[in-house]
Amino acid sequence: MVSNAVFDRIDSGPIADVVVRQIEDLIVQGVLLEGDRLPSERELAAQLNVSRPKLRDALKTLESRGLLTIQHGEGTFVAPLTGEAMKPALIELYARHGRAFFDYLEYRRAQECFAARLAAERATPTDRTHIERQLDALERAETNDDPETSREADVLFHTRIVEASHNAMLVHMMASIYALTRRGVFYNRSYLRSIEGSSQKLLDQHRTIARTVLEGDPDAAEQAAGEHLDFVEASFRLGLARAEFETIARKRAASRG
Amino acid sequence: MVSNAVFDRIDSGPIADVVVRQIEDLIVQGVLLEGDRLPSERELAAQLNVSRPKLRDALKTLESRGLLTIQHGEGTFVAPLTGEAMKPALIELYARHGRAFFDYLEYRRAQECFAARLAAERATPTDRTHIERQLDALERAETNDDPETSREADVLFHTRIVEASHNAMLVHMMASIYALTRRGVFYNRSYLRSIEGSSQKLLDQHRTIARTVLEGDPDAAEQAAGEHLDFVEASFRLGLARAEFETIARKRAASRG
DNA sequence: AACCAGAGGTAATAAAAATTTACCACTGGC
DNA sequence: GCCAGTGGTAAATTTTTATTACCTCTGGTT
Repeated sequence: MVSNAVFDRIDSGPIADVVVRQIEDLIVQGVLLEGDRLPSERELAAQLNVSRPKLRDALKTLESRGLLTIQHGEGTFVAPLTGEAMKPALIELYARHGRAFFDYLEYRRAQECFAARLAAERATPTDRTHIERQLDALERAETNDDPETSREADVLFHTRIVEASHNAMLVHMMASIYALTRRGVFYNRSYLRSIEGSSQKLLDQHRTIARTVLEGDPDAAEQAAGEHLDFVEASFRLGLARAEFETIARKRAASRG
Repeated sequence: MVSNAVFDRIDSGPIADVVVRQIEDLIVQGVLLEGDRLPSERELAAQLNVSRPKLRDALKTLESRGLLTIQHGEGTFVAPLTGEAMKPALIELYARHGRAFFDYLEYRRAQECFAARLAAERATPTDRTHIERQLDALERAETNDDPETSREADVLFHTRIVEASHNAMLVHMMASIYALTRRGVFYNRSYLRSIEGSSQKLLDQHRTIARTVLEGDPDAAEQAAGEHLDFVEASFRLGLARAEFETIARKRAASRG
């Protein structure tokens, strides 16, 4: 719910939540990797400047989220988070930490450029049919102005391109990425929609990606994918800036009367 | 001092400091303006979800920083902060809130474009001499590779341009802005210097501004000033990103051994 | 197999921080 | 002069966190 208040309630939350947040940040940033052993509770409590009981509260929360495993008498470890695809724990972690969004886009851009290039080289007749059909579905979703269907169609379109790359590893890893996208955490189309003509532009870009893949033009396909993700990123940055300005404008309005 | 630790000490500070921070943010953002009356202590404590004694601690801190005035039996008001120029209290507030830096640059860019345009139209022989001399001083400071002198010379160069605009209001307001710059708060040249060839590029840009002003070309002077501030902003963004990456890299190194 | 250092696990007590409560003094409007 | 609403002060209570002490598990060593 959007607040119209000038002042925000202060609720820093218990100290354990601050610890949870910091450790989750370290996992998101790749500072702590799966399998890593954390310092002992006594050591870590000292480093964080919190008491051991409170640290333990935090570690229990992280364990319940699937991010840590704790062995009595042995130690505390970062849980397995990836394997062939992201574990639900890591997906949910990224969902809680919006800060990772631009890393997600940067990674996705590189992978989708790579996928588009391979797809242009390797797409089979079945792949081509899937891609064409999915482009049609995108266009219908756009015509019907249905955000939920658009989102699903968009993810499926990109999934088809990745499948056409015929790189099993890429397919698996991008399935995790698209799971994030499907959750809507990293996919707030309201930002995109607030920009004049963006829906049409996005559709044009999808058409270009499809066309260059179907034409078997690796360089053009890679460039089209890159431009698409560049546009998405720029749009999100604009959307975020606008949202922040709106928050401040509401506070000003609330302050003025 | 740069830390090599993986984990950061947790020290949220007393609840009063959190309140101070929020109210300062509102002033920086222009949500609270000088002269505004804050809600009563009882009301504000309820809105912020803190106790009245703790709110009072915060208000006393803000009063001592010159940001609020408190009248017994009457109310709490935002202190006069500007007038013809920024009061020290507001300057120091901006110094504490780095977040305002990009607002500062955006504002400065608009004002310096405006100033360059007016200067190209209005510079007197005395103004021209000051500008030429100050450009020479800039070049000498650059040759001597002296950061402190460079900073002072840079501020003085821009001051000369503003003076040549002959707009008294602009001169006063920019004097406040340059006071911020002189403090070094918004002027971390180490970011700029980390970019290959940036010193030379900055000097070239200053030369172009001077030349276009001295040639009496308002359009070119405005464009030169704009390109200069654009370059400064891009450089700072790059510097900030690098600093953040370095912090994470150090944590990773500390985590790996 | 026994021992030990160091790990996680539990709980009572103490300390610190914040909240609650009660009351006083000032101010401007009526 | 009165009153409602403001800021101002301080003691008591509650909440949160820290400290302290001790238990159990684990893997390595002898």
